[in-house]
Amino acid sequence: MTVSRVLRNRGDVSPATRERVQEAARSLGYVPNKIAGALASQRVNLVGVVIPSLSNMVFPEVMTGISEMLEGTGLQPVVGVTNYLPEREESVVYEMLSWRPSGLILAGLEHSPACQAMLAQAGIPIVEIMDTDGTPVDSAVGISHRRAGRQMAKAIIAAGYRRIAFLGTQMPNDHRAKKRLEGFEDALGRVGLSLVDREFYSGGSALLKGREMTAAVLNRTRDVDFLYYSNDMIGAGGLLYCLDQGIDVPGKIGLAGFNGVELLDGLPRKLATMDACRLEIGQTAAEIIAGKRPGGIAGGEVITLTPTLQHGDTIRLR
Amino acid sequence: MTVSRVLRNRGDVSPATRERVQEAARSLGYVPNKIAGALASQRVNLVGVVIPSLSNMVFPEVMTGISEMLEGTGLQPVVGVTNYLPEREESVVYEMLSWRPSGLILAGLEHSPACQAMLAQAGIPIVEIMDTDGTPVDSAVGISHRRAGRQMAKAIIAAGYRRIAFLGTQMPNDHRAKKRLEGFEDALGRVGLSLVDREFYSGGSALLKGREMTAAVLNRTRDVDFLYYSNDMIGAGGLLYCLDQGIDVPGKIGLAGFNGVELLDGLPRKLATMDACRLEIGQTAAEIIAGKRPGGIAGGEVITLTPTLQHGDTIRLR
DNA sequence: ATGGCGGCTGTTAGCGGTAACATACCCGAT
DNA sequence: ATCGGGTATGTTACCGCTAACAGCCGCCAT
Repeated sequence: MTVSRVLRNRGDVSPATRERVQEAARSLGYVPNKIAGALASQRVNLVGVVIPSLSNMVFPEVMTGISEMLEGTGLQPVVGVTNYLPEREESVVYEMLSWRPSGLILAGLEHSPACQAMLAQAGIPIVEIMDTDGTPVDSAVGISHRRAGRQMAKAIIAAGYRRIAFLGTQMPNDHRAKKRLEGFEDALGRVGLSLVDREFYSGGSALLKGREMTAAVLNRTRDVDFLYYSNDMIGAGGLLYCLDQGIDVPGKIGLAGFNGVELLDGLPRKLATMDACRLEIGQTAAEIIAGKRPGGIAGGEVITLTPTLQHGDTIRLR
Repeated sequence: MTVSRVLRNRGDVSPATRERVQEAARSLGYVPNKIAGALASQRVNLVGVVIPSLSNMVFPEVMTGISEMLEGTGLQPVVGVTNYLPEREESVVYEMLSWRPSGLILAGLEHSPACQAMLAQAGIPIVEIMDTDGTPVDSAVGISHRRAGRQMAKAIIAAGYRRIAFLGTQMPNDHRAKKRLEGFEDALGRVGLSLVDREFYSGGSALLKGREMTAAVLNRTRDVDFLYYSNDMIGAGGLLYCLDQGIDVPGKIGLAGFNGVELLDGLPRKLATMDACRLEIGQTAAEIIAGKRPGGIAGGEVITLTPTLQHGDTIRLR
């Protein structure tokens, strides 16, 4: 017990004993067994984070927000990756819950029924992040992707563009990209417009795909004057392609992406985009899990952040 | 016991009982407690992966290789991030070991003495990845960064470039970048050359930094004819800058980066680089942990992969 | 002297599973 | 009827730690 107390810094131990214990632990290279500790104390200092992909640029930044906020709470994030596969998500969540973490953060509001059931049963704080267009199991922090799509559409229309095309990922399970497109088309519809073309891709280098898709659309459809990309990476590819081709951007053709990735700062021209509040989402989710939100430990809150539209240099001014 | 047997698929249980157990588990939303299971069985199906950063592009791909190979072994990767801080590494390793994983994969060969001691004591397979210029605790899989630097230098010299500058990260703990630079300078020295300039950065958008650093070097030093970047991202920034400025690449100035990130495929011109075998490193490390390497469970092997130099369009042909 | 209290250390009983062994049962061979 | 052997299920004793509580000691107030 004394050893346990020293190593956890809990309860009173005389300085002399404390020193002896620490010395012994050090010299033996003793590492306490957290499995036993967790079982005995019914406390696990782990927070599960379930995300679809690491190569998306978006999630590393969310992770940064989470780690940052968890720093000093004694809580540690543990990452699981689903590759946008619902069945993978189910097994990752099951695996995570079986370690009885202190909380779970997962991307998106769409889960299989079995997954929903597990989450609801888990008895720990659950925070669904990125998206707030839907009903969370417990808490949610994100932005409205429908609204983001609408807002971008309005800005594009206001700038006078009319023949608008969409270029995005062919991912049946990227619900957020889908919602942005829905919102976007909805706003177009309200002023009597509709997309003049659309192009989808999957896999490969996003930057290259952006070039290829842009070429395909411009060759296929006459007089396109705006290209709306589902993410900044393919948008950047499109921008490079247009510049290569000597196309007047944003005069003849306007471009916009989504996410506000840092990468774009280095491009020859700044792509219009919309910041998805990734850092803040991570921070807020972690705050909820750590129970340091002002409101106390109420749970079940939905926090909708407001992304800011960055006009950049690829939407003409009116 | 019967329940335990059903849920782990171990031992004989009659089909009828099995069905009843599964039905009950389902309807109760029962998720077994792995903590208790692990404590009792002394087996944990987790593999710790300790990496310096998620935003580096490199590590997500290593992770992909690991996950891929671990698929079907019942082992699950758990990621810890150190941000290139030795003290963070120490605490992440301590934390991981305290969960008694089946193995540990960690980037780099340089660790604090305390960390080395913990690893040596752990009694599980340890695989140090990325780098093989040094002595591993147990096994290692990677490339020789010194050799990579030398190889690139030779190619550059062979192409006739003579006034060569280096641009890289200001990271005291990025040992691999440092080794590449050492190898590079070594090869230059052997033919009587030395770097005419060097520029370091830290933080910020790598692409933008690449532009800025390139501008700084070109403005400061006369007649530079080659820029060697410590990674592809800043190299890409430099390439975009040179193209913007109308500089003849690779005629007047040659460029090269390191890593072979997919991103480069979409650039207007293909940057010379060197593939770091990231996927293969991840796969091989996972194989060692999973004990499926041909040689058996010997342990302590060092596997040095050979990166391939990709000339791209930014080193002139001779 | 007595009691109370604070500081320190020790004892006991689990936490929720699993390994190893024990038992019950059924069937066919003896 | 008895036994051997396989199949299906149950019992017991931990795994390594911690919560809760029990002691012990010295000190001070009464």
